[in-house]
Amino acid sequence: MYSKELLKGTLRTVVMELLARNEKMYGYEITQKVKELTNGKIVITEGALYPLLHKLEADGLVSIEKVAIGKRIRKYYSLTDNGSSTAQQLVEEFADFVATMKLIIDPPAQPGYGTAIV
Amino acid sequence: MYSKELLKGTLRTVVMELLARNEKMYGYEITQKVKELTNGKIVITEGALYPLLHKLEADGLVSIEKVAIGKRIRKYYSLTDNGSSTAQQLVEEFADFVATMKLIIDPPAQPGYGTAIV
DNA sequence: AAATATACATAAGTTTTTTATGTATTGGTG
DNA sequence: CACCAATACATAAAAAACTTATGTATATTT
Repeated sequence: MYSKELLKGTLRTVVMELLARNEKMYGYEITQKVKELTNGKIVITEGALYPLLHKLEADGLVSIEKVAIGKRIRKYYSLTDNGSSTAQQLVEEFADFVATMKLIIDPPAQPGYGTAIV
Repeated sequence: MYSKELLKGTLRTVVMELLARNEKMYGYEITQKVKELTNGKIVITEGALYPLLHKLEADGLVSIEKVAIGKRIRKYYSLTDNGSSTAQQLVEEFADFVATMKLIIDPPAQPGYGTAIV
């Protein structure tokens, strides 16, 4: 579990992508799924997740369905239409960002004096 | 210039990687180089850069050389030995993080009933 | 019976970055 | 040559995004 600094800007992307792939999920399920998929490398804390889910709801990107499990209430979240397109955008932006970072970390070779482009 | 959310955890990585590739650079030069390399997609603001450079220095990851350019003083930063290994670590961590993110965005196919692994 | 896992939630504090300002020199252009 | 844009540094207030800590309660496993 060491991808902390980096995770900062990507929590929203991670959560929405999971919802895009799974129709409906509840908070705790999301934390477990992320742990499972990443072999424990990415761990979402509850203090970060729940406020985010509430914000996504306030922004109309997810809808809620409450389901009683025994005496407990579980809140299932699913993407709205708006949420679906946002999720797609976020994933695209992430891919683009990674490609952009690669330009810095692994810059294309400059054409020098000996390498005429014909 | 749209990679803002994502840039959050990567500023340190970007700056140190540039210093790793260039021996010595000054602040303004870093902002311009990043713009150039990324075709304007990543823009480092001065309000973020200068405090970071000062922190890197305080942490002993970079050393400073002041050079007078006319009446102006330019501050060249170079990585210390410690800084070099940190830079390398950061880049590795970023690569690892991207690989981990891929597990979520582009998860490996689950082996199902019809796909016995022999 | 006790410990662990499930399941939600919020609040205080930290870190990181944006936005806004400030100062000053240098180079180019009408 | 006056003015604007670019060069070059810097800091401070505010916002944003998380972490850490804490709280509550039910369900399951040992």
